[in-house]
Amino acid sequence: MRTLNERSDVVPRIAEVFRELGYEGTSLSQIIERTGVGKGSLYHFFPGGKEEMAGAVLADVDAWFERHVFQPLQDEDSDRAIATMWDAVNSYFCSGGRICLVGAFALDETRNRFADVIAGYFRRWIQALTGALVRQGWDKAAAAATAEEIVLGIQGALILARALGDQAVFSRSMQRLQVRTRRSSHRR
Amino acid sequence: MRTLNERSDVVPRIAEVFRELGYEGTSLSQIIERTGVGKGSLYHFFPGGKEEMAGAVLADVDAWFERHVFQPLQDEDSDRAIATMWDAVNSYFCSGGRICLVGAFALDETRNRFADVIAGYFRRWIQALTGALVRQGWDKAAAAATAEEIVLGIQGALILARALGDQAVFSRSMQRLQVRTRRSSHRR
DNA sequence: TTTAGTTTGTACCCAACAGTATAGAAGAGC
DNA sequence: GCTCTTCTATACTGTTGGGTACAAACTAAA
Repeated sequence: MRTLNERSDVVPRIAEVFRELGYEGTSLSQIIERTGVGKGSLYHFFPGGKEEMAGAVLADVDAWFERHVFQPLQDEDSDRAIATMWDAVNSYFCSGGRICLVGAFALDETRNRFADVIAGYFRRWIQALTGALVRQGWDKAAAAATAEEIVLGIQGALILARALGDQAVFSRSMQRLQVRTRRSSHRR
Repeated sequence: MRTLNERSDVVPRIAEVFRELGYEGTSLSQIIERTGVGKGSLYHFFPGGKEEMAGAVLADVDAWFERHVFQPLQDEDSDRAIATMWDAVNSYFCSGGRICLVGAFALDETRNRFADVIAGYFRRWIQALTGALVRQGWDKAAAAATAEEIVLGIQGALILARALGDQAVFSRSMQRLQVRTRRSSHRR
């Protein structure tokens, strides 16, 4: 039986704290309180302190998307790939009840600490989605533009749903965006 | 000649600090340093401290949009109204170089402090834009859906532009969104 | 020029902050 | 059971956080 913590199962718990409070709004004491992991363990796993914790969290999120969204987008059959993405997005963001950590970090001064990871995450997403659309028969420019609009639309929907305190806004937006990735949408 | 400060000309300077650093990331010392206003003056104008400062900043932003975007949207001739909105949005957000304070506040725990103002800002914007589209001949449901997509698209574009460190993303997105508010777009 | 009201600088408060040191507990391999 | 490594709790440090107190400086109106 495993009673002690491992770094890998602490990361997602810390992620949730950063997601709710933001990088600057998250204090060590909050992390300790909400995760139940003591300060000793925390600094054992992350000698670099808060910044290293946030870095690990970002890397974890990035890896999750790489595995469940970006890779499928470039490997699977294009129809299936895009369907997988929409499923993943809907469940990951809990139908709008959860925000995008990477997007949140992009907005304030925190961006400068993690500029590369943040930019990489979005670039990769857009690139992978563009590829899937091209394989579906879209011309390259239209695919790139649409991919950008989809990714940006998801971020906007998360903001708006949270701002209005209404998850339905997110669901509605996902449906409208989803329609635009249908096989037929590139000829209109 | 005026050498002393007035509350009204201090607010926009504080706004810029909150915009760059976020609510939690902004410390009193940062405000003092970046605005050049001393702690004495600050607490004289805002006895409620940091929270009152942020409240004043939000009210100021809201008032600006009310005057330059929302009112025009519901008063002016619909074509003109929408054109005014796009001009205002482009210049206000400095072509993507500046983020939306209200959107940023919506993402973390800060939302809970200012939930009403934040929700009100977006509700009002969507409502005013919906009205203008209806006056342009759109049917009500389509107008509401499009207004939501436009507002959310602007927020998403701000996130993405900042995440990628590329203002061109914002300009591109604004052009694509703008096309959708053209008089002809509601019949496709 | 006095006076009343507004604005400002400075010194101070305590709580919370990130981070350190270290001793001890728990688990794995032998 | 012994030992080496990994993990954890606790007490402690210096710094910065938001906020207060108040006296001095400034301005406008009489």
